[in-house]
Amino acid sequence: MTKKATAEDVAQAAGVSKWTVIRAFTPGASISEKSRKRVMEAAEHHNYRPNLLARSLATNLTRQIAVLVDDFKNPHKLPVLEELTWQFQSEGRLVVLININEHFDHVQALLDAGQRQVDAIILFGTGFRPEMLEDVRLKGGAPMYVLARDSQIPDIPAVTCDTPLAMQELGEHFRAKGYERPAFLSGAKTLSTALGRQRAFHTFWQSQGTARVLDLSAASYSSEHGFAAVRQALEVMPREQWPDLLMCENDALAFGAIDYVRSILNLRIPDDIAIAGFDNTPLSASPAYDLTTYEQPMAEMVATLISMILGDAPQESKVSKGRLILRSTA
Amino acid sequence: MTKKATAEDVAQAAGVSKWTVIRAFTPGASISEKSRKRVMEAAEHHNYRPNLLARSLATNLTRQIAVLVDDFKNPHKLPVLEELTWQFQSEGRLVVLININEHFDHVQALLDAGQRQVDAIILFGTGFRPEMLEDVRLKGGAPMYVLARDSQIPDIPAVTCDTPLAMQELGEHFRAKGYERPAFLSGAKTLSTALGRQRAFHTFWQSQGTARVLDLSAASYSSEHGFAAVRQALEVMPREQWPDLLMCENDALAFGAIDYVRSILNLRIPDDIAIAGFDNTPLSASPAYDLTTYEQPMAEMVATLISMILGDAPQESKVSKGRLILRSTA
DNA sequence: TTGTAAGCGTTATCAC
DNA sequence: GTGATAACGCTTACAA
Repeated sequence: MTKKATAEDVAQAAGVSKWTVIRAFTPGASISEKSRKRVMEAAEHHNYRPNLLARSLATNLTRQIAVLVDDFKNPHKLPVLEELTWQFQSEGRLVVLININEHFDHVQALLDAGQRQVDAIILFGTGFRPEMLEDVRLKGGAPMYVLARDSQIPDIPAVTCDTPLAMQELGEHFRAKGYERPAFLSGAKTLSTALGRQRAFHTFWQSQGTARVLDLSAASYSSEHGFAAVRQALEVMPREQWPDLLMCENDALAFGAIDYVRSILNLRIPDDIAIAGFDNTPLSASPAYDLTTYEQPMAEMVATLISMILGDAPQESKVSKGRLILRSTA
Repeated sequence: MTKKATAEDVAQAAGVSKWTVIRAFTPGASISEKSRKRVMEAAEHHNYRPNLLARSLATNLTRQIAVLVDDFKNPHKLPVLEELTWQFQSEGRLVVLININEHFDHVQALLDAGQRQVDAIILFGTGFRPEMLEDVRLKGGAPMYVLARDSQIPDIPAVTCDTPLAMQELGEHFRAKGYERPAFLSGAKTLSTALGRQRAFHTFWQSQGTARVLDLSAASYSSEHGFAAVRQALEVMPREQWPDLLMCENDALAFGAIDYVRSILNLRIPDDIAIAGFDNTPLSASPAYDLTTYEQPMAEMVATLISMILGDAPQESKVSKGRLILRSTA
């Protein structure tokens, strides 16, 4: 078996034309049962399968979806990638995973994906700057979608979790617990606006008459930077001004915050300071953290995204309701 | 810009033939500076970029690599995926991420990948059964490679970490610490052989005259199952027979083991029982675990894999040396 | 139901 | 250095 068999080869073996072979492999095509059987036997014998590349060139449909990820430090990405790949595969699509970083930027990735004729592009990360996406060269490429953050671009639909509602649910829980000096730990400053969590957190406390929310900010969305940010902020602050509640923009930051507060400051959580995260990352349930957090309905969000991409749902942003996960840290 | 421009369109605009356009976009092609400039201007104006799909059909090279992953529960996958995608992108390749599970098995995935004409297939997971890979229908497809576990198939090269050496380094450390009742916690029983860690662990202790190594086994490679496996084993065992050292097949299992031992049994680690993992997962460095573990040189292994795939290195299995990471749990 | 012709947008090869 | 012809393996329309 030196070379792959083509429809032509199978046709010859089955004594029909190559178009009949194609028909045998086309679900709804009109073909006699007899021809179909002969073709299938010959195909089996020659180990033939249609070349999807050639099909894509002819149909202008690759059945490939590009997923752009820019933050592999966030453990939450992994279960979502599992969900994405699996749901797409169930629909006969394959996921092309593209790593965005300082050396391979969005523009390059989008152009690359465009050249490969992917059917759709999903932006799944925090650092996509709207200006980039409006690059003229990108017009006319595959349709784009944003997952789990705001789009900030009218034409590009976003599939998100209801962040204001999330912060309200979290906030009401915090209020009931009696916390009075809230602080918010955000990731990379310039990017946080897209998630809208910080804004929603502020909005909630303002609505409760609490004007002052302390803002901390980490250099990126990693545990290490969460750790460093909390240290840096608390070191220079008189202890009596320390917050009694630290809401972190995601679980990764919260893990770092907990590590610092517990291991270095030797404080009790939540008695001395309460800490909450966002994402319900796998490890957040572990007794080592037992983190109070908020879960985005990722399976549902991915399903929504897929129906939009398949054209079964309107091409417009969709907001889903998440779920408060109460554990022991807040 | 309703439709994408083709080489033909650009040719017309530049007043040359489409082959000249192609040449302008082919690195080493012979073309006059003048034509080249005119073509590039027209291309810029028409927002033209070569269609990689058509190129692939003509060259029989997609520059796409399929990566088959079957264990998204292991947090170690994420940094490796980052490394894989990034290194491949640096070489102008893109990664197609394929999720293997009970509904979408290896055979289906391999056939699918084969139909899409990917240039190579990387098996990156624990559960690949050799029988499956020897399926006749798979012959003649893209070349396959195995990452971070044994291949068990002669034709398929594997890129691995030196497991016997790893277990020796770990073992010598354990011996120096004075542990005498070693146990090994493996993941899914049928799959563990491929990693060879359990075998290497036994071999080491046998060489030290310690005949008895207790074997525990979890249902899968997740923290939850690690937790459950340790509970199940220790519950039915008199306390004086408990191991004083638990080597876990990977960090995920170790996290679960630590959670159980510390939170439920209220034992001290490593005084009452020492625990070690494998992989040096991001969170293993956190103070919440501070796990002694062993790091596979993934960046190097991925680089090796890529040079094999690109044909710069011989198509044969390669073993790299890892690194012992000493922390506080053992 | 089946065969034919044209086309998808490139690349490889040869002639000029 | 440039243009032309054939080919990659399939799909879409149309004719038989």
